[in-house]
Amino acid sequence: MAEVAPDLLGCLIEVDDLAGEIVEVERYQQDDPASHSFRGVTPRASVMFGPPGHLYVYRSYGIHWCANVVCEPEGSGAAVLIRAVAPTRGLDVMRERRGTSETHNLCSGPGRLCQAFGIDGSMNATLLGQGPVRVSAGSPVSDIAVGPRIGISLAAEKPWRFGVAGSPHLSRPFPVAAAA
DNA sequence: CAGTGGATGCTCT
DNA sequence: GAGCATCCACTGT
Repeated sequence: MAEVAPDLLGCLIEVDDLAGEIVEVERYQQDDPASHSFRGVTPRASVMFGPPGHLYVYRSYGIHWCANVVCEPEGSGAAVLIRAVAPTRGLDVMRERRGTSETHNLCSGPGRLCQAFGIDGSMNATLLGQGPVRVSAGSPVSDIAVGPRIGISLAAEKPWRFGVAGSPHLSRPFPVAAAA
């Protein structure tokens, strides 16, 4: 099913003693020119073709880490990028790691949330619940915003970005295009 | 406040 | 050897 991406919204993500609620995700699939799995099974993207429930962590622009969750059957080459999280526990540790005293920008972006939660390449290909990273069902989200993805040049118009409408922890506000 | 460019390293051609 | 699913600092208004 292609609709598991918005299901991640509202889910609780925990890493060690830190916790937060997922408020923004993006979907990437195999026939998507912007996806790492577009060119087939490469060493880096092989995790995306593996069984669901695994983490795909990769380095972006040589500096930042970004975290995906494989949500679809093995071989599909699809994953969901976690773009923003509303931090709920361990804010002091997050602020220390991020080197800031702010609160609303701690996890408002894929690189930021990985830095705040301490997610790095050593957690790539780990199974959720078996490593330090855990994801569990949270409160259902009633108002889901949909829009184009961010930070890519190919197929950027695809409406595969999903977010909790109105959340102050989004990496960027959603366009006001009323999807419903 | 908005826009621009630099940092930095791994992956694939 | 070029290009990135990014972030931050600095610039000019």
